[in-house]
Amino acid sequence: MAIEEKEPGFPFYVVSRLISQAYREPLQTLGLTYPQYLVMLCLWEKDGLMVSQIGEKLCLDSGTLTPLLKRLETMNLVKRERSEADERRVTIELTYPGRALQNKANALASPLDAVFEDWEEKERVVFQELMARIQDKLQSQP
Amino acid sequence: MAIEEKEPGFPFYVVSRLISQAYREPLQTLGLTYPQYLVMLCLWEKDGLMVSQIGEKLCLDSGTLTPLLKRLETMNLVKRERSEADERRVTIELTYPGRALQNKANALASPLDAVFEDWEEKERVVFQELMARIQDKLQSQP
DNA sequence: ATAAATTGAATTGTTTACAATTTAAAGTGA
DNA sequence: TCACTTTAAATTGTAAACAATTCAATTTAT
Repeated sequence: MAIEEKEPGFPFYVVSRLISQAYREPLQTLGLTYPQYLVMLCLWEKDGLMVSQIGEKLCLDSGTLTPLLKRLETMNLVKRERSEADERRVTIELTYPGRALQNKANALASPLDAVFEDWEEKERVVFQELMARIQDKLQSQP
Repeated sequence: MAIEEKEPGFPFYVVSRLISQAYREPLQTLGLTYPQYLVMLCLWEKDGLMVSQIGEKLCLDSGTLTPLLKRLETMNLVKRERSEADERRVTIELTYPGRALQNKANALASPLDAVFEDWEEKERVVFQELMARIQDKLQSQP
């Protein structure tokens, strides 16, 4: 009896890691890891987010984000600034190189394109909906 | 534009982590983390595996497994032994407590049962097949 | 107004994950 | 036989992930 039959969470665990691995090489062009790339996507969509706002989007806490953001700051992609209005808050703003990197990023093809290329449109939609249902359910549980 | 629309890998990344989190509490009864639990599942299915065989099943390398297995050994759940026939190999065998833990494990309900409880049987099957296709494709790529 | 509770980030400590390298053993070929 | 390669695991170094705690700033309730 294979493990994926015994343990329904296993496929998610493996696929998630395979995806991170698939992104490794293309993201080297940007000098980013996959989680760092996700943070940059958040900021490219909306600059100046608080740490907690990024955390909400990505389901990550400050324990993960603080060191990650410090690394992005060291790479000169973002600036971390205490909010003047509320000194508890730390606002993350893109630097010029951070903003500029979006062009390179847009030029990258997602490694997942190849994975889904032979899927019918309907299958993709169904699958996306099911994944969303799983995520919703898991987030509503705790 | 939400991140899951821009980045097709994101749902896998989040769901995988949410699943690990969902397992945290129930697995505390066993004193195991989710990856440790997966390793134990492999061994309960077939005892005496080599490190590399566990790695094949779980898509993990020795860099991850060696310290994890050392922790399981410290917990007295497994024994690590150099193979006599081939001294490069390390064989992982369950201890008596390690074998005994399977009973407790079998008694646990998967936290994912609740996630899928309101799914129709057909949906589950379709979803499983699509996940398997994704995994196969990702593994055939590199 | 001020003690108590809440919030936002940072910190601490442990575990995973993985690339890259190392070490030792076993297999191969000339 | 003896260099050459391959294999199996361990090691090294870096980054993520997360629970638990801490710390400071802000809210709130009295």
